[in-house]
Amino acid sequence: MNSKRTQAGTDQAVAAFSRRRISDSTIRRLSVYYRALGALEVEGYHTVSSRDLADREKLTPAQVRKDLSAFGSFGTRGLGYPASELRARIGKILGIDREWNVGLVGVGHLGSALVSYKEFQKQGFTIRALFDNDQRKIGSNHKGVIIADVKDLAAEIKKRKLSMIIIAVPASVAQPVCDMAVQAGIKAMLNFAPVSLKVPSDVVVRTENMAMELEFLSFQLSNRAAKERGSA
Amino acid sequence: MNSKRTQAGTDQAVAAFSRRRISDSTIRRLSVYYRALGALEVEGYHTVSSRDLADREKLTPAQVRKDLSAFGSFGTRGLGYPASELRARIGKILGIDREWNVGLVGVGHLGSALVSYKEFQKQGFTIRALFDNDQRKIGSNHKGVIIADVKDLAAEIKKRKLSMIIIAVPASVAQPVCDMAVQAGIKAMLNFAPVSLKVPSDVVVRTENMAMELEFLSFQLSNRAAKERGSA
DNA sequence: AATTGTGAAATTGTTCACAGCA
DNA sequence: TGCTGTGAACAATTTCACAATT
Repeated sequence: MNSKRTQAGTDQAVAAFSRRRISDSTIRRLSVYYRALGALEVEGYHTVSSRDLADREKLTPAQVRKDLSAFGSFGTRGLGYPASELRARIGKILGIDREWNVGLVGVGHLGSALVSYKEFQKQGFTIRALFDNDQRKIGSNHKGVIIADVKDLAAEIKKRKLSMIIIAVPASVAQPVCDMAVQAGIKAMLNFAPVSLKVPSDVVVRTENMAMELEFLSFQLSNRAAKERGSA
Repeated sequence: MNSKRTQAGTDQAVAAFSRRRISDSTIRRLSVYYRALGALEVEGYHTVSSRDLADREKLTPAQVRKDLSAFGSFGTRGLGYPASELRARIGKILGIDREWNVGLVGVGHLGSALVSYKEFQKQGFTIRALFDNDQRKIGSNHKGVIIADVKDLAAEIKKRKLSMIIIAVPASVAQPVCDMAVQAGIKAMLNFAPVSLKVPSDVVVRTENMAMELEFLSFQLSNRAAKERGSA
């Protein structure tokens, strides 16, 4: 009844943060909406409905509305959401309305590939520092960035004001690298080593384990095969 | 009361598949346990308790037991689980007790890195075929595998008995590549292009969007910063 | 007429707590 | 005694359904 939150506000988003508990899945889907809105804009949509977004991403319209309503009232009843404005709003919520300085540790096959990964730059994530422990690599110029010695990780994090690091080192050295970064004040890491890193509770880590994703597929294939055989 | 499922069986696992609905998160955690068990074995553990596993992966013992019990009774009350046997059981459940032939489409920076990715081979995922649409790459030998023309995708899938494909092509051509693979009978794909692919319901797709992972971190950092400022 | 925003209901996933067993 | 396996309690997430609004 008390419609304290009903009036649309210009900048409720930030306020909403502190009011509600936002689930990880909601944040993940916000990224999805952000991309979908970009594509829909290109296709000429001026306003989009929760159904437009849902159909595109195999979600339900209610899910889309619930997710968005956690941050404010961005739509117009009877009409839908203004595509480009909503996209900008979500960008702001995700914090990608600015540049982020990122460091990458481990310039091996995967690390090198990530340096060239266009999507990062496009979203405002700039890899400003590279680190390795291989003397042959240290000092060399990789895509315009000099590879530094991982021993100088802490110093460089401060000097270059890095706020996130990407860990692309072998599993055996991932934890030590992580510890160094935590010591230097890093609060967010994207980890590609197949280990779960131990960090203090104020540090966020996302571990991307590609072998695990194939295992997931393997399970699904095996499972479906079993079903077809009609196991007793 | 009716304890039809209470008696321990030698090979209940497969039967359990058809009986219960297994959640994606459970499968994901099975992969985690599989890795943890490998590490614990190396550390000399012969039996492990649900607590050993839980502590290591920041989960609860109950969660570990629930996950495992969905597939059968692998432990001994009072003792714990036999490490190496449990690991083998999980491997079998995940379907990684055999070789999987994998194709990779898009031999760019990321694609090349994935070909060299040791974890895949270690888990039994062998990249047996590479595809690209760049005439300069086609026919060349990459880590012992000849790069084929993506036009021959369907033929090669059948010839080489590929059961999964990894999509590492630009977003704009990911859907057409996906469609070709589906046509050729592929039922599982790991997609690195930042688009959500449309597939029939009997095909599993896992989309790995690395920019999205950084966006997740960005949100967390922005959110925490907002909290510290104490936004009104 | 169309579509949002949102409490309430339904569903799904996690944790508790304890009987059962080595 | 110690630890598994599991039904029951609890928590989180998703979907429903509808009043509110343009």
